[in-house]
Amino acid sequence: MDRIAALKRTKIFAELDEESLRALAERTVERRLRRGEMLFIAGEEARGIYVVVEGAVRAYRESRDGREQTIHVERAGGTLAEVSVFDDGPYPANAAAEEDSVVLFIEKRDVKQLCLKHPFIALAALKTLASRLRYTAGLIEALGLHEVGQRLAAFLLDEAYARGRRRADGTLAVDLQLTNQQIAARIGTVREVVSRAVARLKNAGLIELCGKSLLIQDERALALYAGRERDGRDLDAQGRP
Amino acid sequence: MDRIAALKRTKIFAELDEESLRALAERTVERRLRRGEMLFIAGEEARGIYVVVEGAVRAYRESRDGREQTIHVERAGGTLAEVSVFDDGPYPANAAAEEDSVVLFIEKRDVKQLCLKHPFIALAALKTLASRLRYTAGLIEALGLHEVGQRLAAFLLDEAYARGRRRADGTLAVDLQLTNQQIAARIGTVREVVSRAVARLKNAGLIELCGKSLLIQDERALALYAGRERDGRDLDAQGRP
DNA sequence: GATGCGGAATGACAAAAGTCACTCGGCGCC
DNA sequence: GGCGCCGAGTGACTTTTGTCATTCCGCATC
Repeated sequence: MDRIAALKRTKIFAELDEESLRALAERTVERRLRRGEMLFIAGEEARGIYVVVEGAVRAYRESRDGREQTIHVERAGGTLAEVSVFDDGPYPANAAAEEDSVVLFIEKRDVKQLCLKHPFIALAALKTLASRLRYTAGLIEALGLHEVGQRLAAFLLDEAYARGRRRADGTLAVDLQLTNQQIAARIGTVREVVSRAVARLKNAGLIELCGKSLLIQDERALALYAGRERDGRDLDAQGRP
Repeated sequence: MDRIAALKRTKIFAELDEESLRALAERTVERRLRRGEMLFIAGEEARGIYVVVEGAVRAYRESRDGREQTIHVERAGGTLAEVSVFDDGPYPANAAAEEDSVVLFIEKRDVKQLCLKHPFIALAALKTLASRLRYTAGLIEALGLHEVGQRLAAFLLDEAYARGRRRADGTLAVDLQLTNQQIAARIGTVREVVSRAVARLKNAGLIELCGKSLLIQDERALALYAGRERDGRDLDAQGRP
């Protein structure tokens, strides 16, 4: 596995010169995670950041009764726990592999030194945190202002845009490697409610979902329902016509 | 009004030397806002950041039907719209004065140049964004996993710790300058639900709230109810014994 | 082919949250 | 003093969300 290539995929280290990159790569520690395996726990002392090389790792908070709320999910090139590096606090959330994954660990000190030595690295880190803040603002808006049906629609659209492909007939298709449980944790609800909400979107003819493969049949209506467009609406809050 | 002193209160510019501080202060533009007045609008092109000198400014998102969800509130020394400076996007939220306020505007370019020239400024900015991310993670957890009653209890506690004073008998007192409407926007619900939730906390003897002045009578029980402690519980989800 | 398991689906129900309509009280203003 | 407004409080009701129990399905394993 090429650690240098992995580092180059991150926003933070992408612009680093070959030599520094090589030096940094040598100081990283690789870790392989099996699906579901924990990477770190909220509140633990944080010693550095993690770069995702392969797979997907999610950061989440857990409630007393075991329900989980995902904060963000990082795939190849994403980074986790930068927050604790820059504010010197403990890990702000739990992290666990959503699929089998490979990550690189980088010491906090190394990151800070690079920021001090190369201001453009600091700016890249700022950009990373800024994007994350933009994302979390969207999540807060969704949780605070939209209902489950809309959050689901928005989520499916985002997944399709981020990782799907457009087919010949113009419809969007994506291979959702997620259980209802995982979707529920992302949009802030429970398994059963996701199941019903999906059923409604299917019945309304907006999507098709066999097994794990999602097909968005009526992208425009889905976006409308998700509250992404300004116009009139075809469905009520329950996805009924 | 002393602009230099105002800049010194921010996390980002606190460590800047007197001379640079003076130069920066000269390039700022002051703006006074009356309660409720808008500072910027989500989606607008962003030209720089704002430093709160006096009062309180809140960043929030709005839903189609007019409901609002507050993302964060900044008081003297706080900054708004750093996100757009570092990722070069539009303003990520609306901002409006929660009380009569004074803010300073600083050009995006000036902020970036300072980050490039003084790496410690970049690190301070990183720390600011990191704290904000920690805060938003908490909000996401609350919205996704806790019910309104708990969110309210947690909110009141936070306000009391942040701005209240401890009285002779050990109880916490704070002057909440907020309407139920504003509280609702912070904890992700509506006016009426806040009204009822407050009534329950009062009846349970956990708080007292006459007009705008909040008195926390049973801090421990309130924290417990808010889900801040691990132990057994005195109240059910509705605040009933 | 039987067994067990994880994930999905679903009915029945309970609880939480939101909506609507109305009342009330305080306060500033003419 | 009377008026109008804003914010709070509340009852009655609906909708949405969550819980529990149960069933079903596909798939891997023995």
